[in-house]
Amino acid sequence: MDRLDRKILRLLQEDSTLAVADLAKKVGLSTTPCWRRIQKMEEDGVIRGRVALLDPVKVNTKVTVFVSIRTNTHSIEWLRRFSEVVGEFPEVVEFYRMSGDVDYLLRVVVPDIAAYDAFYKRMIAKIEIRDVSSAFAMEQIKYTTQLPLDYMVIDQAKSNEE
Amino acid sequence: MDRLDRKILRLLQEDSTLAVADLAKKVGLSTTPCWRRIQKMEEDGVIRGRVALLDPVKVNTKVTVFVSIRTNTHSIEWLRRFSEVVGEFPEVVEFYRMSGDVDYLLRVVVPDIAAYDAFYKRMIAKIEIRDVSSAFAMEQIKYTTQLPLDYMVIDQAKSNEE
DNA sequence: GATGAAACTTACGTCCA
DNA sequence: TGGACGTAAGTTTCATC
Repeated sequence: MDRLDRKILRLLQEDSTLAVADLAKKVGLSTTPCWRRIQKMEEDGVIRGRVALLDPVKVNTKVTVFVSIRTNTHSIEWLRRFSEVVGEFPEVVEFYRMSGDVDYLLRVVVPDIAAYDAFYKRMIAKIEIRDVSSAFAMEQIKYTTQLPLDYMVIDQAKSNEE
Repeated sequence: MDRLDRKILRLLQEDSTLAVADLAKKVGLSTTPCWRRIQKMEEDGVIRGRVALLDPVKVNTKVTVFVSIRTNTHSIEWLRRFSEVVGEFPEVVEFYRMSGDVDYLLRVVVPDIAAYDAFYKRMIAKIEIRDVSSAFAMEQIKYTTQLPLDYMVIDQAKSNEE
């Protein structure tokens, strides 16, 4: 991957509806090679897919809650089931295993506090958890699906071309 | 918005490359009305855009760090500048104002701990912060851009049709 | 890599029920 | 609203240099 690939990715991360011809123009390439680069990055799995992003307010999920979970180090089997059960809730949009004092961290989206309470009850009914603590976000100041591309590993062989 | 709109959104949240004709088939509609519904939801801002999602490992940003920030309740002006400065870092992919003991929460993506340390130094060089604590994610068990649609407000007038 | 063109697939507007 | 049809535009795959 070289600088041109990075440019392509940067643009596609912003807006994937761009026509390949327009994209090529912006990158300084003609359509065919630009198209081939995109194909390759899709095959290589660099591009995982193209999705529509919705407005959280419009679909009534404007409240984000971060849920910190502490478990009593259970069996591998329990942990597997725990991950499965929690991950199946569509309200859980992010789910991390953490280092440090918290074992797991969830980002949950719901319409309001009442809905969060209902979600919480459904969750703990399905799986026993030692300690749960919830932190409510008052405002989402930034949310982007655009990963920084500054850390991308650039092929030295290719980077000499430009 | 009715159940058909919800079906359309559900599919587009998964994969926005679907042709309108295929989408229409899955939803049980012909292409024109399906296309019109999509247009309307784009105009209404329900659909915010279509983007490419990249593989964090492939672009070398596999490490997520949650950064909890406590401030000494500063002036409005300071808070505005703080938000601006922090939000400008491309490594900061999510940024929330919280209720409770933590004032702000960031999700930061970097290649490794060393890169996080470098990011941290650059951030505190730009703006003074009272208290910062970092929690590292060991594993991303779930990450989705798909918002749950179960809370969507359905037009009663329309819902009688089906 | 660039260019150009062919074949095919979509998107999108018009018209009618 | 939804369905049918047509055109313009896009995508994808060829050649060529």
